[in-house]
Parts: sequence; structure tokens; C-alpha cells
Amino acid sequence: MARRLIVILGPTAVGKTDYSIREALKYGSPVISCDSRQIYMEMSVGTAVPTEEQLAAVRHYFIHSHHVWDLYSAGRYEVEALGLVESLFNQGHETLVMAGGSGFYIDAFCRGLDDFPPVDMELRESLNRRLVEEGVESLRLDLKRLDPASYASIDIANGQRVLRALEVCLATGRPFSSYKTSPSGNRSFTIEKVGLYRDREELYRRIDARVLDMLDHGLVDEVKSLSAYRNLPALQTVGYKEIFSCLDGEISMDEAVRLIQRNTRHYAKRQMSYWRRDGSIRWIDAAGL
RNA sequence: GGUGUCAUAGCUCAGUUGGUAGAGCAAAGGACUGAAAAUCCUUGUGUCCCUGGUUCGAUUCCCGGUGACACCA
Repeated sequence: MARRLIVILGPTAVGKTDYSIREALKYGSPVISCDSRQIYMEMSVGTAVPTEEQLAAVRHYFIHSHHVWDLYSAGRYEVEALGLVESLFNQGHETLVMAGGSGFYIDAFCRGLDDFPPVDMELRESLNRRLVEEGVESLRLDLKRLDPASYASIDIANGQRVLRALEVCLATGRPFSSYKTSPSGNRSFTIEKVGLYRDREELYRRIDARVLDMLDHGLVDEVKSLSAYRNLPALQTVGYKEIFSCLDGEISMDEAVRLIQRNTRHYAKRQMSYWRRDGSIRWIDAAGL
């Protein structure tokens, strides 16, 4: 029997959750979430996780499954999600439903990432300090020397990318580029991507309204409860950064709300830009669902 | 009703000693191999409120109109 996995994707606030639950019920599948923030059990309000009722209606995976201090990554998601999917298929499922808005995670799952050796956090932190203190140029020069191929191919203006390439070179003694062998991406099941879209203005209205809704549902308290973790990657998240800045007295609450709305719109735009080039997605208008 | 000030990008405004204009914000487009809700790159033509006048040429100066605001009645 052909194994099939449907990936439901689309920008934030487009309406993926409702649709994915309906599809999951239709196929008797759980929902395998593909969201880089909803996996954290300490984060709920600001990440718009499915409600209690929604979670009760269908079994969800990768929702509230990890701690914010776990330092999750796309690579881990690929491994864990692939393992889960294989075992679900082996249990007899023929069609599985995956849903989420993290494009990079979806790609990691569908196409696979190359096998990069793990890098210890101390190295990354020391490079981060250098990035802050000396600027990108400093890291860039090291990368140029250790891995000219990466230097020529990656976005050299992007400190995070330069740092990543350099840390692999330093940690392993081999160029970052030498690990890039283009993963086979062979999967034992077929993948169908369904993209949800909405009229831009309507999507933006939904985003603005949802932000206000988050405030009503205790976003500020949730952010306060996470202040000990505010420097972790998980907390570098729209809705959290701005509230922290407000609690620090840097901006007013009105300004924080405005910025959360704007930054969420920007995020949605980046998501759409990420998927626009993916010709394998079948797009449907979420307003007609 | 009178007087004054203002009218320029979606918004707030700057500017042009007369040669059709530019900042901030908003917005748009793009990149993406273990931080990805992150990170990074690119993008400014708009009846310079309308009519007429002066001028080779008016968004700029002048007359009038309209609108907004302020003050005086």
C-alpha cells in the first residue's frame, strides 16, 4: 500500500490548525506539527498553539514536546519526525498529516539535511562573543582562509551564517562546504504539499486581531514567567522579544503591541517568500475552506 | 464674518535662493543546509490641493478658490 504524507503549510494565522485537524480526522491520522516554536511546552499563548479542545480532538505530535532549554534545531526535527513517521506507517497508517509554518523544518523533513558533526556550545558562544565584539568581518576573514568555497557561496553579510560555517570548520578541522553532499532525500513515502493562502490584507487583519487576542489571554504573564530564559534561542520569538523590551521599560505597551503586529506581518511575508519558489506546493485559498 | 498659518509619498514631515523632490515610519521584493517566529540583502514618480497670472520654465513668486488648524469677533 502506498504510504502518503500530506504537508499542510502556510503563513502564520492563515488557518492551518483547523484545516489540519479536519484532514487528520478524515484520514484517521494524528497531526504531526512542524513548528519551531510550538514544540516548546513553556510557550503557549504567544505561539498560538492549538486549544485544549483541538488537542483533544486529534493526537498531536511535536506540540509542547520539548523544553525551551533543549536547544532544538531543524536537524533534530528531521531525525525525530522521520522516526515518528516511520513508526506510524509501520503501525498501519496509510496517510499521515503534517502541518506547520516552519519552512526550514519542512524542508529538513522532506529533503533532508547533510550530516554535520555536532558543535559544542562553548565554541559557538565564543564565536558569538567575537561576532558582537569584533564584527562579522573578523569571522569572515577566518572563513575565507579555512573554507574559501563557503566564503564564496554563503551570504557573507549574514553574521549567523558566517558563524555557523566557521564553527563547523573549527570544530572538525574540515571545511563546512565539504559536508555538503546534497542529501538524497529518499523517503519511503510520497509527500504532498498543500499550501494555504489568503488575501494579504485579510491575513494582516487576522494577524493584528490575533495579537490583541494573545494579550487578552495572558501573553504578558507568560512572557514574565520565562524571563529566566530570555536569552535562549527559543525566546528569540515575535511576541516575546517585544514584551521583554516593554517590561524593561524601553518601549510602551502600545508600542510593543504595534511592533508585535508588524513583526508578525513581516514574518508571514518571509514565510510566503520562502515557499513561493517551491513548485511542488498545491495552493488553496483558506477563505474558501 | 475677520485675520493669520498650513496644504509635498499610505502616514508624519523636510526641501527646492524658480530648472518637476527626499528623510523617518509604514509597505514591497528576495536569500536561506542544525539559532529559521532566527538572521541577512534590496527597493522611494509622487496630479508637490485646484484655477489663473508673471516667467523660456511655477511644486516654489503673485491673485482667486477649496480644505484644515489657530486666534479675533
